[in-house]
Amino acid sequence: MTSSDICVIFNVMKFDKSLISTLREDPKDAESKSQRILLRGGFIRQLASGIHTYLPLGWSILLKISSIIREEMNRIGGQEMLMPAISPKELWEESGRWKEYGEDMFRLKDRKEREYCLCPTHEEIVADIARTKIRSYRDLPQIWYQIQTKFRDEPRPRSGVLRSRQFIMKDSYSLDCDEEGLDRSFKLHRQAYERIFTRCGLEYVIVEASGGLMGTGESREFMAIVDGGEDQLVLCTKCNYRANLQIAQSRGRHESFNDGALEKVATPGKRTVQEVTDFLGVGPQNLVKSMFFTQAGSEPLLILIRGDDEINEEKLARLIGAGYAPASTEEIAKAFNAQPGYIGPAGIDHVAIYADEMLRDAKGMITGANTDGYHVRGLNLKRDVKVKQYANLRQVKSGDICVKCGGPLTLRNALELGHIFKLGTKYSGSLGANFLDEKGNSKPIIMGSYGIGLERIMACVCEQKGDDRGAVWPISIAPYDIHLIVLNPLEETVQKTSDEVMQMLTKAGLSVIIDDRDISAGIKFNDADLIGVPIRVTVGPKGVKNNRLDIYVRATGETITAGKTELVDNCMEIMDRRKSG
RNA sequence: CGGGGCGUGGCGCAGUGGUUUAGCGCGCAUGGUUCGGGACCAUGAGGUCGUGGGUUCAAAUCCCACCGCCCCGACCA
Repeated sequence: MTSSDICVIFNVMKFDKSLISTLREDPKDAESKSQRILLRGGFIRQLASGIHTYLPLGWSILLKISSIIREEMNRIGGQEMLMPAISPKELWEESGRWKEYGEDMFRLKDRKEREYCLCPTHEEIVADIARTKIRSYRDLPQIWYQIQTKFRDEPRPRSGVLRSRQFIMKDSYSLDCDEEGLDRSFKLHRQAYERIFTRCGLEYVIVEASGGLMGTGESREFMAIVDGGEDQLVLCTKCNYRANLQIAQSRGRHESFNDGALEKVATPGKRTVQEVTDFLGVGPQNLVKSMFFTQAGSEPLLILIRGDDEINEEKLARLIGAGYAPASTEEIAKAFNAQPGYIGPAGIDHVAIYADEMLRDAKGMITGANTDGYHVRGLNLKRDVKVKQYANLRQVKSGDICVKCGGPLTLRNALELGHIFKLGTKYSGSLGANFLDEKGNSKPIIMGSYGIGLERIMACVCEQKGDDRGAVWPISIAPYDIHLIVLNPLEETVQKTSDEVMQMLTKAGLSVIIDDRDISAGIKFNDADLIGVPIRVTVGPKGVKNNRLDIYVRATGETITAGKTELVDNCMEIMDRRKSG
């Protein structure tokens, strides 16, 4: 019997027969760490912008992740199903999202010119099932979920699999009679998610989030802290306050300047905060930035914010509504008789003025004079400006003060792995998904929606655990348990030993990939590092002579030399240790 | 959508108007010597130079248009 026959019998993957295509050099388009690792290790392959094939190694990892998710979703009473990926336009018109989703939605027509979309998410489909299948409060609560491909025509896909246009999502939906039920479903999901991410070996934080297109209910994001992350998180270094930058609250540091009379100063050609402060020899916190916002059919607004702060658009939208946009140069010139950079609030009474809290009682400030080439100094907000309302509009900065405990806040890049969201009746209401309560009253079902990006888990593990030699998979999601390397595989004694080792490991229930290619050792070791299987076992002529096999732990670099008889026990011991650690 | 970059065998690159069959490294195939961290020799296969049009005696190379891919921003979640 040949080694290949034995591999078939024992279900061991042969490296040279598998579709593993490691790359010797970094692909030129790989920018982020995870993308480099996944492409070089032959886990994924790009077909078009934001569209990837998951090659056998990558798919195997995604299947492991799916199993973990399945187990944890079933544990909280979730029922798995599979909804279609393609959906007729009418459902989305009922919810209003056919329009709302805009260009992010892939759309298509069938041969009869009927319109469809490739589903970016499934609230409408769930509500459609619920409105016919759920009749009574006795049918509730329900948790339905699926693991399925989603489509979103992202304006800019990036970082390989981190933001793509076709991706796999676990999406679940809870249906409840009332708010208390929703709270319970929400909490169950939160617990399930904590177990899922922990089991996948990820370090993450749970933050308050904003809902965006989904609605306005309570939501939590599960964020992995990675340098390459697209989102920014505000974290308190003293207490447990943590929030997405988009909605984070903080206290800024007040600065005071000497009061004085309003005085015009020439600032020729100096428009930006940087230019004006350099020119006048003051700090940016001494300036008041004036930003003019307009919206067709509404009155224009002037927003004031301190020179060292930025406007948080989400907070602004909550104050004045979503439709406002920064005014054009022409609109500014028309309203203030000056170019952008030279406009200011002093003496303005034909435009409503909103100011950030940090400017309350500010005096001795510098701002535009509403004359090209001039600013004013000595601005006293209370005295010189008709502020309609003060509000929290500024973006949180590193070094701000925590609103909960007064500790210093820091900002970190992070990546959204999952979010859980209380929808309420947004979709059940618009689609008419109602039930009869105990008293016979018809009420809309209270819904929640909960998502996890599977590829993001895979990529995030690369970001957090990978090193410059490649992937480092935790046992829970690794494509194999053991990477068996055979050196000088053509030597009979070596071959005999490797066959024995392979059988022992497999009989012990470990999954094995064997690399017995007749090539130099370095290539095999480097490929093993790249692929990142947790335990590497080496069989070679030197070791065979002395009954010595090498065990190498990828994550720690630990090396153990074992005899044939102890090998399996040693591997099992490492597996146990790493599972619990 | 704005800004920047790139497109040449499977991968990474060189070649910027005329050295007859478009190169180099890696990979691949065959044979041989090697073999504990990316060995060596020999022979060989593999390319409509992103697409279309134009200029020219002559275009991978110059001009125009389009397409695709990457990065930054805008946007989105």
